[in-house]
Parts: sequence; structure tokens; C-alpha cells
Amino acid sequence: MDVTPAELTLLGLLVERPRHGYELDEVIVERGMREWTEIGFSSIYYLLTKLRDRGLIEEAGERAHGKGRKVFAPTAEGRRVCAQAAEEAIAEPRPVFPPILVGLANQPMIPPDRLRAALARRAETLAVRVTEVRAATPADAPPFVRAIFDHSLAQLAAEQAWLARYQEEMS
Amino acid sequence: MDVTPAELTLLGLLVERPRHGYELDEVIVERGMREWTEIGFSSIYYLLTKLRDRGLIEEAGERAHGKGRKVFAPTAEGRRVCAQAAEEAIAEPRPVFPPILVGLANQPMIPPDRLRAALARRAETLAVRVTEVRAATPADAPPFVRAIFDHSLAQLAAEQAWLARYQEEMS
DNA sequence: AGCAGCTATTCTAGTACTAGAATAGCTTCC
DNA sequence: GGAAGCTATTCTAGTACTAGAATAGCTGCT
Repeated sequence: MDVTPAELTLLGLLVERPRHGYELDEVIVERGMREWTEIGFSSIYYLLTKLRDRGLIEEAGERAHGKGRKVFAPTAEGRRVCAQAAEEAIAEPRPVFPPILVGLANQPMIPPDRLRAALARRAETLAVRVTEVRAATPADAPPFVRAIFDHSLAQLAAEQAWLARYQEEMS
Repeated sequence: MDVTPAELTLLGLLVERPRHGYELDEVIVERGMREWTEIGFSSIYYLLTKLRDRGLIEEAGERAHGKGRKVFAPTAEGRRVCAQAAEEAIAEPRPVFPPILVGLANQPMIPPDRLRAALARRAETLAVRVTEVRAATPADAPPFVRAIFDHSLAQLAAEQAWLARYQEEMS
């Protein structure tokens, strides 16, 4: 039984505590999770019904199966799958494909001065992103949460270094 | 006019030289592009018709609009969009969401010894990936191609460093 | 009671692929 | 000429979201 990263994100929040859809979005915002996951508001309900149809979560609480807000809790299977999938996500590095690589492959088509400008613009935006991620890091976060933001910051720093080197090389 | 990274990849190869679908796959394999783009064989024809429907490429060559192999060449508009999109891809860092982050968020659910094992497994696979990317780097690549593989290697190295630090911290 | 303006969910109509099977055309070699 | 086995394209039926509009329920105020 496989879950996508988006499904795992919600499933994890529900294991933590049963919640309803709207609440999930609030938690995602509060914790700055949009910095490291890609879950639009409009996807939440879609994902919830998918998880329910697969028997990983179920409606719970007094108002279960009634109208109005629907609180979901993980099933036993849901908890099992969640732990399993989290372990898997950590153990297995999944390659990721930043669009810049495709851009770089097409460099010869870009006039040199525009290329230099594009690289400079990237350097600026990267610096902004770094401060954003730092700002989004919850202040009193436990080490395992800090690790998430550290990972992002490490990747950003590596890209900054790569970029500086490349800009140097081009001039 | 916006193109996706997948579309830009193919469009770029066609700007370089007109080609047919099957040939595109061969080039992608030869150049080790599967290390830095995500284009399945089955997507190539889908993407080609999409690009053609948008007027960015057209059938060219003697056999144009006939049976058998169909060679596509970029239109003037296609070249323009390609250069534009490449510049954009370089200038604009698009955040990327590696599944490990979602895994890390769910760490408390994983028994400590399994977590340690998962991190160790990741370290191993990461090392393998590094050698793979190195192996896929074309030997006599011009600097702008080398930059692509360097970028990937820099990200991998940063992740290895992050991981080592985190493993240390956990023990 | 009646309405404003939240909170919360559902629905419609997309986009962007993707796996894999089916089909068609080309070449070679007996 | 006809079968083997490539090369090359098309087709079918998915998956995984996603934007945005529509709807429904709830709460407080007058």
C-alpha cells in the first residue's frame, strides 16, 4: 500500500490528532508547512476522500457521518501505513528535478547578457528564500522539526555556492 | 505562453535540430538526461502533439504529414518561447519538495532503531547516486553542460553533509 | 426572525502526465 | 515472398492533483 507525499502529510497530521478538513489547512499554515510540502487548500478534501476510500482514515467524533464538519481519524491500518511510508520516505532518496536544469541545458539560446542577468536574478531570489525559510522555522521547534528546515536551508546554501561559482566562471 | 519543464526539454532538443519522437528518446538516453529530467518514453508523443497543437513545433522534412516517422521542427514562435522559458527557468528558483521532508515530519511514529536504519540506508543510496551522476556526466562536456551535473552533485553533497550531521546528533 | 459574514464542504471542469498494449512501417535475410 | 524482429507511432485507460465556483451550516447581532 503506497501513499503519495501529499497523502502522507495529511495522514500524519490525523495520526497526531483527529481533525477536519478546514482545520488541516489551518495547521499547515500555522506550522509553515507550505515551505516544505505542496498541498493546496483545494486538494485537502480530495485527499481526504481518497484516504477514506482506501480505509486509511474514517469519520470519527460525535458528528460522525452527519452534516456539517467532518472529523477524520486514522484507522489502525492508516497508522501502520503512515509509519511505514514515513520510514520509506526517509530511507529512499527520491531524485528531484529542479526546472533550472532544463534551463541550463538551453543556455546556448540565451544572449550572454540576458543569461548573466537571469543568474543574478536567481541569486537575489535565493537570498530572499533563505530568509523566508528561516522566518518560517518555528522558534521552539523540537530537533526533528528543525531538521526539516535545516535540510531546506542546506539545499539552498548549496545552490547559492554553486551559483556563485558558476557566475564567477562565466565572467 | 508558458511551457512545463517537460515541454521545454523536448522543445530545446528540437531547436537544436529537427527530430522525430523515437530519436528524442535516444538522445535523452545518450546524454544521461534522465539524471536531471523526468520524461518517460510514453510521454514523448503526448508532449509532441501538445507542442504542435500550440503551434510551437510543426512537422518538417520530406515525409511531412505522411505516414511513418514524423520529424518535428520548432516554429519561429517555438524558438522564441524556448529561449524565453529557459531564461525564466534559470532566473526563477522554483521550490522543490523532496519526500524526505514529509517523512521527517512523521519521525515520532518511527521506532528509534528503525529510524537510525532508515537514515543509514539513505546515506548508502545517496553515495550510490553520487557515483551514478558522476558516471552519467558526459566526459567532454562543455561548461554549460557540466554546470547541470555540478548542480546535481552539489545538492547531493549538501544532503550528505546534512544527513551526517543529523545522524551524529541522533546518536 | 432575518441577515451578514464567517466556517466548512462539495462540485465541475480542468491540467499534466504515465503505463502499457496495440498497431504500423521498415529491413534483412533466407 | 514471407517471417523475424527491429523502428516508430497511436490508443486506452488510468493517476494525482488543482483552481475556482457553488453550496451549506453556524453564530452573532439587531
